[in-house]
Amino acid sequence: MRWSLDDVPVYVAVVEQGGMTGAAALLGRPKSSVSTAIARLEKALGVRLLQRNSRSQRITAEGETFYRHALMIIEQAREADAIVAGLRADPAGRLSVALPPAFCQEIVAPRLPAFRRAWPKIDLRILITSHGVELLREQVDMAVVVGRMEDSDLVARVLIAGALTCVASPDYLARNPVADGLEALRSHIQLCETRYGSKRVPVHVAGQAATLDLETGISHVNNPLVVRAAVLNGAGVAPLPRHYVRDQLRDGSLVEVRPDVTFDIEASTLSAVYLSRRLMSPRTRVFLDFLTEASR
Amino acid sequence: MRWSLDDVPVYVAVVEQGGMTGAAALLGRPKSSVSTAIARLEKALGVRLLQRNSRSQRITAEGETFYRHALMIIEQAREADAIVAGLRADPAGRLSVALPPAFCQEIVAPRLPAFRRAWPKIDLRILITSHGVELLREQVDMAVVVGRMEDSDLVARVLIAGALTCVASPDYLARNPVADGLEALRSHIQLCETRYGSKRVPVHVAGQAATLDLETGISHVNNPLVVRAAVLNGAGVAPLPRHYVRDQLRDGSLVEVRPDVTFDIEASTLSAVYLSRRLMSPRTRVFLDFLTEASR
DNA sequence: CCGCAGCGTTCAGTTAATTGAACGATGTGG
DNA sequence: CCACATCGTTCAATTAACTGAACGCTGCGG
Repeated sequence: MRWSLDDVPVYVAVVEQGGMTGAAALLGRPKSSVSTAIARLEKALGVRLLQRNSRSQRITAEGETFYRHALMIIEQAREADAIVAGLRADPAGRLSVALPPAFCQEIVAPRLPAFRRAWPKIDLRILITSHGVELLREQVDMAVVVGRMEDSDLVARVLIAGALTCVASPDYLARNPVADGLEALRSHIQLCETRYGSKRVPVHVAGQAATLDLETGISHVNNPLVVRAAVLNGAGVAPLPRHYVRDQLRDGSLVEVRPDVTFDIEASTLSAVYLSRRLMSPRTRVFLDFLTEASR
Repeated sequence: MRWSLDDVPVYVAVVEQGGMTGAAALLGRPKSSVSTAIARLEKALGVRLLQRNSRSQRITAEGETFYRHALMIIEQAREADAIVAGLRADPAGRLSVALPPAFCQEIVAPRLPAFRRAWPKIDLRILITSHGVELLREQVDMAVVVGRMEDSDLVARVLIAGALTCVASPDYLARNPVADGLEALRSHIQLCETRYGSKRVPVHVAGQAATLDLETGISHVNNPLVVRAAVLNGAGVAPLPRHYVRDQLRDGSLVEVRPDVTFDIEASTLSAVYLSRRLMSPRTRVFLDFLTEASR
């Protein structure tokens, strides 16, 4: 990357104003600076961005492509700026958020003291519910939901896009070895989270597509932590979102079973949903940032 | 935004190298430049990014936050750079892609001549299938799939996150006015795409959550364009992805019915899926870019 | 058909940023 | 416990970038 990032906003201004003079006026800098910046950018990229005469200006195909990416760079920069500006403003006030039970307990709760310490002036109100989106318009500023439901004027940001993995306790496995084959794996599954406990769950076994019946003869509960607790106590094998078993896999209280079986569904995706990206209060910003960091 | 984008890579280098001297060595610039850049960035942001003595260096909470966003800015810049570098390399060779039937016909096909003109040396092979992901590892370089299935080492990029909307032909509506209420709407729906034709489809009516039965007594077909053709010829009301009825809504051959009913499902999301973001050939890059532009 | 308004480029003077060496500070190994 | 190695900062000399006026070009209206 041999080009200067500072030339990117200049280029965007030129494209959007349809000319260097307009861009110069917008940026409040002499047009010669704009001209130099564009020339430098083109030289560094090795591509003609704008086909320009002294009177007409049209964007080239390469310029169009670069413009789209330039917009995304600037969008990211603006977001970074808004975040830091929010941090400086010392966020305060009431912030209501809706969180799903398992996410709140596992991911948010352990980090809540740190959040309180960082932003003591934020009066945080957590509402534990699995149907947070419905409360968005009236009662809460932000909701974390399972899945990626992206709706009209709502903005969704994926927090965790983790995959499912089959786990069991070591002593269960010692007593009940799991043989090869999908049917053998299936026979060890006693309990499953409701959300992905359907009749035909698409999976891949060593690259080969197949389906797994997680409905017939299996108990269901709508909380992955309950499933985890059961499996920890020897309730066979169960598919669980990887981010809810990370600690257990590390300390050895759970082990992965048949890692060659990968699930194609996105049952464990968690998104933060809020109303508008633009008019976001500093406190909502820092909380979204907190969630992003907590979900890493 | 009063800070310079060019200082962002410097900051990232300092964080990752754990010090200014290391960052200076990495960037191949004098350490005084690095020191100045960090000081300037901190001043412009109005925030302390790094708490540093002459021998120890620890990142502040604000610095951590800014670092995450800085990474994203640089990621975007790198992608832009790679794209342009790909364009310069004059992409050539065989490129196999898997596309779903409706997407190929409606979005890709009309723009195919433009793609051929832009990249005559790319030998494009399109495979029309609804199960493109399964072919990813062996037969195709990229697959467009309905939904957002994001799996392990696959990278998915959302092309269209359009919502569903209920449409009908104007003359059908003239002969059969649609009354208020969800049940009234329901009675006009004769045909529905298979994917979202389930028993309990979550919807919102003027902000109120409800469900709609799109299974009982409704015909189904796994191609939204067939549904559209039927509706154009007077087959009642049907929910369709907005991007497949955009032209018809504009020219008046279809009209929106009950726009106060919004669907919460993401049936019409289309993603491009490929294996690795890093080792992407120029031809795959330009095709992804082409898809992104075509989907706008 | 031509003059002019307005565009992007060029260039020399000016200003700001960059730089390498010197400096003070600090943790560590002997 | 202290000397040293190493780190980040500072500062003046250097260098590169920026700027504003002048220039040349072009398309449009008269």
